[in-house]
Amino acid sequence: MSNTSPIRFSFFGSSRFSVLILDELERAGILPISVITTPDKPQGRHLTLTPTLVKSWAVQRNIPVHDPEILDSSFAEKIATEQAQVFVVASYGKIIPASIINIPPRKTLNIHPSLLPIFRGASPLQSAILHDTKDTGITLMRIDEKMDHGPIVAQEKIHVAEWPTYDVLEKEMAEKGAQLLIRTLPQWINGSISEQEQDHVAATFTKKIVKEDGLVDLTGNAYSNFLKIQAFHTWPQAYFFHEHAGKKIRVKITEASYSHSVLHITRVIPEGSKEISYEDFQRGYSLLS
RNA sequence: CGCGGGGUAGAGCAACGGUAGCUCGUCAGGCUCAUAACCUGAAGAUUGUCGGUUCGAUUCCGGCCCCCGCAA
Repeated sequence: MSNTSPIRFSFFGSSRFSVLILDELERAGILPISVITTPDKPQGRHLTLTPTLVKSWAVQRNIPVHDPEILDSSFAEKIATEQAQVFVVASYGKIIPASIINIPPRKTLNIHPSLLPIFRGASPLQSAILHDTKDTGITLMRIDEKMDHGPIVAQEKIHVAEWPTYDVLEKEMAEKGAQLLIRTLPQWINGSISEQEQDHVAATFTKKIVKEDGLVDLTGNAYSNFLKIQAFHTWPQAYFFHEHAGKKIRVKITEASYSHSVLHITRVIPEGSKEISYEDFQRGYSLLS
């Protein structure tokens, strides 16, 4: 990579989406000077304190990591000494106060996987799937004080032919997002690109997904169920309840397909068991007549 | 020590203190124009692992390994 004047930027992110973007940037030979992520949290079956994916990623590459609990003035001072030209945010998980987004001379950009002002908020990708919005895209915007409200710097439309599972869509969007950033960042830094106010009237908002959203009614609409299964593939996963041996168990649907108005479930994880094929599930859990 | 479920023939499940049964699959034969359908028969399990209790454990107890659900 012949990068004569590398851009100094810090990266804010915490989730898998963030890491996918970092991966793509790295492939282009672009690395942040530091990474800011959320603090380690108890995770997994034994509630062991686990760092975010982004923290692990940065540690492996010897990139300085900050994981402040609160983004207060002392953190602002610390981060200011790093002299970044711009901050880049992707799925950070916390609201970043104005006192911090305005630190770098070229402010703070956010990669958001939807065509803003559509699908502002916490779950743009899941919402696109659930609403069957196949003409979607990614937006590079400058962060202001309100959630996903700032002016648009660049946008790329993406058409989805058929809905993949969430993780696949996420990866695609992250890669496209990173590429958009790579193309746009130099112009943004030298000021040759102008930002565009969002059409706030047209804005729609997405909610944070909760566990209960994953419950599906298998007697309901096959296509909506399919969309749910795809959208919630990573978390919380679409599930239904089944009575077995006098106990009510939760059964997660991990794989399904849809064709000719029919939903075909192919893989499930019954509670307390491992992942099995739906046929095995029907046999083993006395569902077959 | 966050809570809980589970590890039994290739797969999914059942049972029981006295060497284990069902469905599917597999193999052989039959039926059929034919078939993933049907009929008959067969093969296939040291019941996760180590130790303990017992006349005897797969079934009871304890340690270990592995898997999963909740929670986060």
